[in-house]
Amino acid sequence: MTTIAPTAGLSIAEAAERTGLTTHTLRYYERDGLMLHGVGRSSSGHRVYTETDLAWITMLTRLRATGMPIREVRAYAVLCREGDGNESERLALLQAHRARVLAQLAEVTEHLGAIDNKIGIYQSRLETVGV
Amino acid sequence: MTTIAPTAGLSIAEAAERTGLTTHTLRYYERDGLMLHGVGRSSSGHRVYTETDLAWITMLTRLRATGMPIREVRAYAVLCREGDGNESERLALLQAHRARVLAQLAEVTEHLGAIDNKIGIYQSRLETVGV
DNA sequence: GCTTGACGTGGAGTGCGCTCGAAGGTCTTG
DNA sequence: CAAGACCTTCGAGCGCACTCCACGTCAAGC
Repeated sequence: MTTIAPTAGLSIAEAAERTGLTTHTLRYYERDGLMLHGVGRSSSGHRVYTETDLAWITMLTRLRATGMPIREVRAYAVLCREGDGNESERLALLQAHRARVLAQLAEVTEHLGAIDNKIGIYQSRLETVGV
Repeated sequence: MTTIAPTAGLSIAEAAERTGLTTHTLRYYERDGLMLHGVGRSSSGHRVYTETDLAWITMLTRLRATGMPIREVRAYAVLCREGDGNESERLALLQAHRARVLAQLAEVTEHLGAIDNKIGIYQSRLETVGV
């Protein structure tokens, strides 16, 4: 395991590149209270992202990518920000989300199966008609 | 197999109940060109849905529930409306959709795995701290 | 010193997919 | 024959999640 020199801090453009979000979205998330703590600023007022910030953004991205609404991500951020003592609430929030995602996966999979059938019908029809 | 008497035709409210959509959405889909053919009308001008209409709406719902945008559903409807001869185009459309859905399922599943890890961390933390 | 370019802020705009309201016609029931 | 339910059309409105604009500031290079 190689020790990686801790990055001094990343500009918003670098953070955007690393997270796959746009700078617009990064500012928007901060404005909207989705960050754990406000992002630090350099002497000139520019945002400076730490590795901790990036790790948090990765978690945000996972929650968003699995369909959690912004307002619920914010609620989770608020709980995390409050510090120790509300782990059971955070757990409940994540578990509720997990249950919804599983239900959603099952639903999409079922619909996809029906679409696959349709695809099969078209395929066999095209084969039968001949090349 | 029991033969079911063919339904004379359903009102929009009945169609809504059967499909799980609202009457608003059913009218909206028709207006937006998502129906295979315009829905028939009774002498008094009310919509009359046939079983064929319902089957189509079921397909629409599957496409929508798997994330196909309205405009693409409309494109598919247009192809089906045109009749025979473009099966390969319909097939390509559905296959492209299928590929996107599979990619999406894989992505969500991966993110969910990471969220599960987080859940595991909270659970073990709560257990360790004790009841 | 002056330009260039990345960044800052606040606020407006966009695209999607519904969702609802207004104004009126029609059908059934007491 | 009146009330109430349910339907019609057209068009406006909404919630979400960005996305973009205008304008200002700062640091570095020529």
